[in-house]
Amino acid sequence: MNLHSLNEGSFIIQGFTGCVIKKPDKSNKSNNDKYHQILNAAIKVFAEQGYHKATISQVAREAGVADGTIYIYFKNKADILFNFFSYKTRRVFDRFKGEVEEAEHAEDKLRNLIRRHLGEFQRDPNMAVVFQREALQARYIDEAYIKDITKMYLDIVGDIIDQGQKEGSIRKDFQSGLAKRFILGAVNEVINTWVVTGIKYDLVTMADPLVDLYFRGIGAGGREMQKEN
Amino acid sequence: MNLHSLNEGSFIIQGFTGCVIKKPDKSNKSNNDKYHQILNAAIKVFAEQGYHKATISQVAREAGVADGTIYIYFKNKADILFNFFSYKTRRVFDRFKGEVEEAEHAEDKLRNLIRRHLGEFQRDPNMAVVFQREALQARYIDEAYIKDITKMYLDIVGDIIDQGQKEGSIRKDFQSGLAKRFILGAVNEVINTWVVTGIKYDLVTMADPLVDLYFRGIGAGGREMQKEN
Amino acid sequence: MNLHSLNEGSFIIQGFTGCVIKKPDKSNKSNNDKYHQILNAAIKVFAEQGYHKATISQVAREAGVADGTIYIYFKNKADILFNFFSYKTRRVFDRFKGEVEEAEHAEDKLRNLIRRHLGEFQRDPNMAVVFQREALQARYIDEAYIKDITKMYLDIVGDIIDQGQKEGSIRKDFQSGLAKRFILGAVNEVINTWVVTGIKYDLVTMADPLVDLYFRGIGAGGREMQKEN
Amino acid sequence: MNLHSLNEGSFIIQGFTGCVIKKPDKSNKSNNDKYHQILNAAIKVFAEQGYHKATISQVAREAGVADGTIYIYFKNKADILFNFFSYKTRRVFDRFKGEVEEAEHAEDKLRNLIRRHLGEFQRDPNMAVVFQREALQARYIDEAYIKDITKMYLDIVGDIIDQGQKEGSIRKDFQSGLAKRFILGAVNEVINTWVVTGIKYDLVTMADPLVDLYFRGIGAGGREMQKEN
DNA sequence: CATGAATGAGAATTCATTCAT
DNA sequence: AATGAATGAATTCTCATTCAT
Repeated sequence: MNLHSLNEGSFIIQGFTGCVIKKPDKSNKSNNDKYHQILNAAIKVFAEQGYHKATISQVAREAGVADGTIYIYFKNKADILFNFFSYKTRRVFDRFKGEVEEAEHAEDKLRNLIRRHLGEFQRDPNMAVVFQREALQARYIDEAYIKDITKMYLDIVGDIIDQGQKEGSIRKDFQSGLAKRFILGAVNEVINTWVVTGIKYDLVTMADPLVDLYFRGIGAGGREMQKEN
Repeated sequence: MNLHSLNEGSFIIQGFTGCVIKKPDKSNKSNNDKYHQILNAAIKVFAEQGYHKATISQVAREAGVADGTIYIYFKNKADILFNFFSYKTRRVFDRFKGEVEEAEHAEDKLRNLIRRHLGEFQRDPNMAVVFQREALQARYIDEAYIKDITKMYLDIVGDIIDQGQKEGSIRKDFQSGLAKRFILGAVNEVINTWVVTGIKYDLVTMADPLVDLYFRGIGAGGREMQKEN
Repeated sequence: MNLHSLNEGSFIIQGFTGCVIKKPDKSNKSNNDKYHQILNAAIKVFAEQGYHKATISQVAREAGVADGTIYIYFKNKADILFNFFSYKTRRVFDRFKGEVEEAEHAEDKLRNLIRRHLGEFQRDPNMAVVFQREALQARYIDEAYIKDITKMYLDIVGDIIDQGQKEGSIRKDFQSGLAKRFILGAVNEVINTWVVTGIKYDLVTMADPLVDLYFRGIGAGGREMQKEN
Repeated sequence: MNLHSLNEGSFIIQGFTGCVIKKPDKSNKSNNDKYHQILNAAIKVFAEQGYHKATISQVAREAGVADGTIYIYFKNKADILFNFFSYKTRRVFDRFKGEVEEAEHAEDKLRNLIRRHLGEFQRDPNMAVVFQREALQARYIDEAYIKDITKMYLDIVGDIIDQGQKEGSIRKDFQSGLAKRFILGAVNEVINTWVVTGIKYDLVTMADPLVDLYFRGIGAGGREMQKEN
């Protein structure tokens, strides 16, 4: 099965009018190769230069193709970024779901999610850089755009919270919308810091302490103390 | 005392070589007016278009001045953003410190900080949009740049954690570096969501529930209970 | 008598339409001062930067006046250069005539001319730089313009040649037009070299050897040898 | 052999940092054509307007290409002028050397040089105009720049003088540095006059009379006669 | 499909000149 | 007269995109 077919046509998005994920090309290997060749080159260049500063020529050079060739596989420059999010990044996030399901309890599920999240970003730092940097940009500018991915993530987290609340391992006295952002925001900041400070240390080791903070918070007291307040 | 004088010259930053905060202008009202007129116009345009997409002409039109006038008050386009961060945003963050000191205990201090943070961003949504979107960008591209502001924030949080640990209201068994980012990341995500979803609801009401999550986490039990699992 | 009155209105020149030498201002001393103050500042700045690279602001700063003040004394930027040539430089060249008349014989007259020429340029290197650099420019671009000064010089040389031919000290078998340019070209190149190499040595000492070359040429032979050819 | 290859990379010059002579283009005819097409268009426009007044758009229009095309072949506007000097003009001056060597005696060598010099400039009046006008400019502004070409010329003249002194046809009692400039200055002035007065008469006919002046000077007598005065 | 030269719209920036004070 | 802030026309240069080969 072609990798592209999963997502094909599934994004109808403001601000990216006309951006469509390329047809899978009937398993035409060489075409598919070029698509990935260019996409990966673009991610590398975007990571180094930033999307705006990067030029099509740089991407072409990095991909070892001519400038014009890029327009055979992508509608325009924005379409490359669009494909990065809707195809490449999407696949990574899709796999999170499976990872979560391998655990039974809410806390373990969240731990698996965070581990996987950090692990995937650590495995592909260029992706990490581009995603962290441009996703927010895209969220702000293009209205819908990256929200699907964010929503997918928040939904996974939401399901975990639901389950935890049923299990009794997670409190019920908070807005789940807020809790989801609280979880997403913290991982993102951890990833940003890792990227900004130079991708030096082992990101995945942050997973357990982070999940601990999610569940227990920074507070010293038990529930009793809370109630005293 | 002139507002600018606080920060004048205090930023010497890679990637922004040559960008300097304008002299306070001897209380010359009209000069100072134009400076703010342009800066605010720029923030509005940057908020709507994004820094890169925004043009000097748009900013000039919004400010009601000629294109060339902008270059009397700012060295170049980047210098406008630089001034936004080093003067305008800085002032906001500077005030956080005072706010924190008004409370006695760590949890109240953190609550004040978060309230103030959300309150200031709610008060000036254009600033919020530009800050949230471009600060991350800037962190990635310009090496030092916005890190000062981030560091300032993290330091305030760090002090609160220290105090809480002494008071006994905050646990000691976590890396404080991680906890600080955990706190910053969550507020940022809350602000981002508020901005991205259209600045509709009251952001400040998020402060208390958020601080509650910081302290208590999402977990239902005390530590003991977790271990029982 | 006012210094300006000599030349006032005497230049009607293509490419400098509208450039007129300012009225002498009824001996209004302060006005006249500013005129010279600005003109000299301009010459200094033009010498350092070149006419095109120099800005009105630089000239104003050097002159210690506001930008706008320059437009009270000069019609526009080109008018400053025009005044440099038609007033300042002109006066220098005017004095050459007198110098020449102090000698009796052609060779001495030429020697006096060249000495004075080199001496005046050495005395005022900024003038030298601007004149040598911009005069040619002006000759090419503005059709008439600087030709008056060049013509004045060539006329003086022409008179010397005429006299020398009558006296028998100068040959008659050459086109006097060519000989005049031959003389002017050589001095200019000597001055250019002096300027370009950094105005270090004593320019006036070049006068005698140069006049020797003018009269005797580089050839070793006497007239007899010439005739053998 | 490609014409460009002679000079490629041979100029590393202050004030023209980053200006490089285009690769010879593997005899790619169309590339080479565009390079010359633009260079010649530029020379024409520079001749008419002067380098500073000329705009890239004018050059593009004259060359029949889009503005952007110019930047494919030249780094920037200054690079066009740089290529004019380092490639186009250089080639002309390079050929002088060969011309000189075809004669045996010093006087004939100098005559050949001057003839060739005048001939080449007459053949390409646009080149003549731009060279005469901008070379001086460049000498003043760019420190090293055009000095190479001037030096090349002066060296040729210097060699001729040396030879003549050995042969006995040239006097030994003058500074050869001065004599070289005396020769260069005079030709330049002759060319300037020809250009400024409208490129009407036959410039090459000036060669013989000029060389006669170089050798014999304007003086009527032999050396002896002078001393009698 | 692939190429890469050519395009030209668009953006930042400069600076001579004006004019209200 | 003097000022200098404001102007906006003009210019250089970039780069996404096209299209003939």
